[in-house]
Amino acid sequence: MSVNAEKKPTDFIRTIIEQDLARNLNDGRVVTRFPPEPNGTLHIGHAKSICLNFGVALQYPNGRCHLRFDDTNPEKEEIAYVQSIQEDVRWLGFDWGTNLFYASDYFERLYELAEVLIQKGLAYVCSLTAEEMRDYRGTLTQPGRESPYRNRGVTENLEMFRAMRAGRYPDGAHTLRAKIDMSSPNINMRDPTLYRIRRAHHHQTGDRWCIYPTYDYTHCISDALEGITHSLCTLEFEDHRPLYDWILDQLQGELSCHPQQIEFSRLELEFTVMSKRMLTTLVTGHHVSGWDDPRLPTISGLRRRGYTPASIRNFCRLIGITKAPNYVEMALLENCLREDLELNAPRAMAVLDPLRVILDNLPEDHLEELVVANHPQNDALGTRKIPLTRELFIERDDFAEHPPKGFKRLVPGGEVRLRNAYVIRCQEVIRNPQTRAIEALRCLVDLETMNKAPEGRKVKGVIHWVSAQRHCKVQVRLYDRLFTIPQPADPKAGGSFLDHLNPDSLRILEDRPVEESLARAQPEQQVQFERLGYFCPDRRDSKPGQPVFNRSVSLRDSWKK
RNA sequence: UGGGCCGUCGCCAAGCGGUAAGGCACCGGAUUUUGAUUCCGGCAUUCCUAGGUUCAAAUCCUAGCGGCCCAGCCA
Repeated sequence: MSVNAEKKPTDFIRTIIEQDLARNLNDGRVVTRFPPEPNGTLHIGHAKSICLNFGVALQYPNGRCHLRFDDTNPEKEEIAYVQSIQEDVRWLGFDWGTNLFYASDYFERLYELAEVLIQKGLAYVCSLTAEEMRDYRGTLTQPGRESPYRNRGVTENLEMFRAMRAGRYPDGAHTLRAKIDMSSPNINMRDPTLYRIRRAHHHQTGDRWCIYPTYDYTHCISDALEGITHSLCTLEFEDHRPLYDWILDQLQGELSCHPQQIEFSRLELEFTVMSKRMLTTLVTGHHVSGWDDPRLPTISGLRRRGYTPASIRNFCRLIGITKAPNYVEMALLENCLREDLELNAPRAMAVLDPLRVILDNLPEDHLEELVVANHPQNDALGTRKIPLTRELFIERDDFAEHPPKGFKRLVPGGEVRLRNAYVIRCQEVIRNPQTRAIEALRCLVDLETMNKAPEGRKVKGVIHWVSAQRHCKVQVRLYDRLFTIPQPADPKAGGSFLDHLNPDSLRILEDRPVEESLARAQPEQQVQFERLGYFCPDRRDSKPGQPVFNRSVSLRDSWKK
């Protein structure tokens, strides 16, 4: 399914855009941008923003969405992240064409415009220390006080700002601040910092600059320079909108447009964490294997887990765009994957907890090649051959000596259908003489039941199996939710979010028998292990002929005891 | 008595003055060589609360209540 073919969602932002178009604002242009800071990898929350921004642009014949790195804080940013972010956006199915930008592309222009603000008496060089500035800022309930440097003359401000750029002051000695209103109830308007002195190597501009502009100053101007029409961001920037507008208003003569900032609520997902800080803690503290650990909600993690781009896009469509706080259930995400894979994933059989079965009425060397469909509904997926031999493995919990009510699987003296093969009857349970543990089952196979129901009786159970003589053995990783509670990041949950890590979020099973055909499974090719779930060869750890399977999601199971 | 924003089913979410869409989850039931899928059916006399306006309110007004965000030279 192409990105374009997916059903178009509607939401309050798209409604605003339609209205703007109807009023012929922006000459009918629709230009959005996805502006990540390259200081971490993308997660599903970013996917929501990506789908919104690129999705909106795709809806209009001349719509565009820029990918712009918001790289104004070199101390925290790395080139590796600018690579991984591009890979993730592309993998999700979006294309920025030639519109790849960096806020750092605009450093020179940003600097010039800062001089314009100084010249207009709207910005000044402040020599307060960081602590002093905090003190002067006031609190949420008390107004701030004006900096003693607030009324420095234009000439001196200009000289000092140029000296800042020239590297004549140590880091942190001065800042450039906007002259707005220290008594504003909106703290962002209390003379916000525009530039700081920081001798840090920048991944794009190297050592050309020792002063760096702040987000608030940079973002609105970058948007304007790129001709963005709708600057979509999350709710926490609502309080920044007055500043966004203030800067663009003061620079009106210098810039050709004034983009509209619209905020929407960020995505929260149950049983995981989404904040960059917490994700970083999980990675650096080795609570997970890396940014692409399949238990993480990162794009690369979901990818490794076996999520498809279409399933993530569909998820983002289903959750919608609003301003309401939202905590989405993991079940919705999982359902999106199942929905995609149900149609598209070929089926195969694997036994994760093997119990040996001996088919007594077959000769030792019995070998029957069964031709079976790769998908029960989708014939286009073709067929494959699987060997039926005298000994096979079935799932240990598909047999019960003392079955619970409603048990439809194998019981002593009972019958069950082997998926894609014959009906068998359990004749005898073989036990370990010492431990009394069940070691194997002796069964009789009814050769009249291939592709047809047995005479005069009903067999309701169907179980999967793998030949004990002809199979390959693989490692299987069973993933579960990373946390034990729905909102681990909520301080009301008590303790640190790390206290709620699920100790059983990963179970590694070694040497599990699966169909021989699976030895050729390629990384990222999802397959359904029948009756178990969807699995996907790990793209990091699989080797040719030796796949390692990650369980992406289990099958829905209405048989819960 | 700082500012901004938000409150419609367990979770998302339509609705924008004309008498509560949809998806997920859940519960039935049918079909089924995956207890899967598919299919049918059920699932808010009620929209945070209380008043008010109106023939008519989730939608308008007023007053409350609850929740989220903001005091980086982070984004």
